Amino acid sequence: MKTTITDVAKEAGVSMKTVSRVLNNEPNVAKTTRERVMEAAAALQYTPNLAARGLASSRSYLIALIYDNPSPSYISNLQRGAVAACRARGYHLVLQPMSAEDANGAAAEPLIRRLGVDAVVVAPPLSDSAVLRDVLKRVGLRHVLIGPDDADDRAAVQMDDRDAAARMTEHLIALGHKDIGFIEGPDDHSSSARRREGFERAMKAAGLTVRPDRVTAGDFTLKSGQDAAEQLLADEADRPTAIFASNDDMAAGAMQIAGRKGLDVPGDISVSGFDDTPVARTVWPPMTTVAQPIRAMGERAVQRLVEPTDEAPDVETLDFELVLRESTATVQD
Amino acid sequence: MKTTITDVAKEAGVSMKTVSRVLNNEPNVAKTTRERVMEAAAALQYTPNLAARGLASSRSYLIALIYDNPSPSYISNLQRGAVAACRARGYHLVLQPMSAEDANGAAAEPLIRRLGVDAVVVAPPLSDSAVLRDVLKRVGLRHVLIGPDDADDRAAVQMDDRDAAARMTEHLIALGHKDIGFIEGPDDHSSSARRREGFERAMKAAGLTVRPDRVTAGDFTLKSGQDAAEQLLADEADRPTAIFASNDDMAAGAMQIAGRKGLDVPGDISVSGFDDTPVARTVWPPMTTVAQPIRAMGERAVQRLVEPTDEAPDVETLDFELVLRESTATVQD
DNA sequence: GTTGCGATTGACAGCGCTGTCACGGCTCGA
DNA sequence: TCGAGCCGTGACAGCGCTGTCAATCGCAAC
Repeated sequence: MKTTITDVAKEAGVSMKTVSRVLNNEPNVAKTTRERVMEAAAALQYTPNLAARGLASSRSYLIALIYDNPSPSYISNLQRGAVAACRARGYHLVLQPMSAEDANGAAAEPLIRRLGVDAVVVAPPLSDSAVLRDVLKRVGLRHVLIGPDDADDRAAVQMDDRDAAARMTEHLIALGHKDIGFIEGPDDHSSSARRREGFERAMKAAGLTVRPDRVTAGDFTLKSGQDAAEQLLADEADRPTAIFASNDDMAAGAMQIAGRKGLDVPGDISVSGFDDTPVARTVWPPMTTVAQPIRAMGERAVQRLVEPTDEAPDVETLDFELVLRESTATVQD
Repeated sequence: MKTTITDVAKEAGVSMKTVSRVLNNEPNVAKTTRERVMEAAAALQYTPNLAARGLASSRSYLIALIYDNPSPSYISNLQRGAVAACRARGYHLVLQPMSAEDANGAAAEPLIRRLGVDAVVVAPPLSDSAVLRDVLKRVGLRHVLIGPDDADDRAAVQMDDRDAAARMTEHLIALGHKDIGFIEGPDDHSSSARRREGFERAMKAAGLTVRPDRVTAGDFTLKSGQDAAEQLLADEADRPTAIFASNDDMAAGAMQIAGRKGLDVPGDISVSGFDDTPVARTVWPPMTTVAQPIRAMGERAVQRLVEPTDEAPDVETLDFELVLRESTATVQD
């Protein structure tokens, strides 16, 4: 036996419509009336029926999170933020995993059309998919992109990868490092290039040169970090005093190789990562890295979708945080 | 301009109700009629309105996944399975993170009541929460528990942790190991005890004794695995030839310690984990571990919620898989 | 004492779909 | 040949809520 709005109306001695007004926080309801309705609703443990509400108002109260092949910890954080924001506003977050092929193929449009949600949040790297973005626009579905390379005219929430990488580089330079190796991310992640640019910019700003052979390729996997480190540390007589990897997994790989070569981290070589994933805390020594405001991005994205304000800039940049742990230290001579 | 069932009915020259029958796979529709309707629906790119459908049939077509503080990779896999199963049946999966405190406190009931979903999947360790389970029953919400310690009379999908641990132990024994160290999981995970029991059972069955000091405590973190390994490997003259950790993170920690002590894995010591998380593949050498059918569990749970059949046993046990990689090998003398 | 206007409230239709029930036509056995 | 029973189909009400619009009230300005 579910209580309906009619029950609450009867209990409070007002019309259905007034109850509806109160529950939706609409203006123009007398304070006393509002209170009476609230009490009645609480007394009856009333819960609005989403379907009915949706049918009448032609909204679904659903927001979809579209994501690909998750780095589980990244997606998990994004989800956490997004769910919290949804809950606070009476929305539900539904999941829509989507492979890169689907997002960039003909499957994208039907998938999106079929979703039946009010708005979507697009996680990277899908936020860079031209096809998906096009479909979203064509279908006329409100959306916010998370960390896209180029937001174009879209609503987006991002972090300044370039600046973050620059700041991490400055941290290493401040510790006395002059010869720093860099492990780059894969090409298909737009953040990869931005992080490298930040690194190079900071080096230049400090009057340091970046040797081409100090910038190595990786693909965000631990293994690729190991390979890159093998390369960077190959020549005992000529090795960098610090390695800055574009993500934590690769940094962890670099740390393993350093250890295997008998180098002490951070005594002989400093290593820093990016993302502050769980691995940064489980590795030994704990890793200096960049904490992305992933949770906050998820929260903010949903907030902007549910409560549109014209004031908010199209592209919003949230603050990152440099997490200084024990894998970086001053240069030993 | 959305197409409605009425449009499709007109296009196909039948009544709304018949269209509804076709779309819901109801029986008693002539084959030719069915085809005509399908074509019309396809031609018009018709998408049913979930809200209207839900209002009329008093269902929400939503299934909630309730989970706590995820091991991201575990939850991510569970989600993947659950989402796939939902999509295939026209359902949406909504997320409901819930802290252990909420699940075991007074907050649980309102949270559940407010959900407004048709059914829920409860992930471990919440599937062991007596309060939450009680609320679910009281509210009368269909649910399937994932890997509960004691399913009681509930519907559940699980894996046989005990058997899996026993099989892994047998694998080590078959490689010639007689002195095996075990790293246990935390008490509040019911699987911890089951895994230890499986280990002990297999040892006994092989006529091997389990020295009490060979069973060490851990809490599923890498750090605790390191600590446990330090303890197990403290005495050079008396150390086990293999270590079986209750999860991959702890196994990875043990491998690190072994490496730090100059022991070769698997040459000097075999190490095996449990869960087949990403770390098992990124660690060096790749880790022998147990692959839980997590994805399948999520899929199966949703399937059982959406398509109830009386035949299905209350508690369903899915098959695990022993993943033999390179961190275990025959004993060297 | 009026008029005007905003604030407050309610009546009512209808969102798009499914459940119920009734109807016509057909097959089959007596 | 006829009724019973089944299959295929459609008419219609109504799920629980919100949007629209109209009614009413109170109060300030004239």
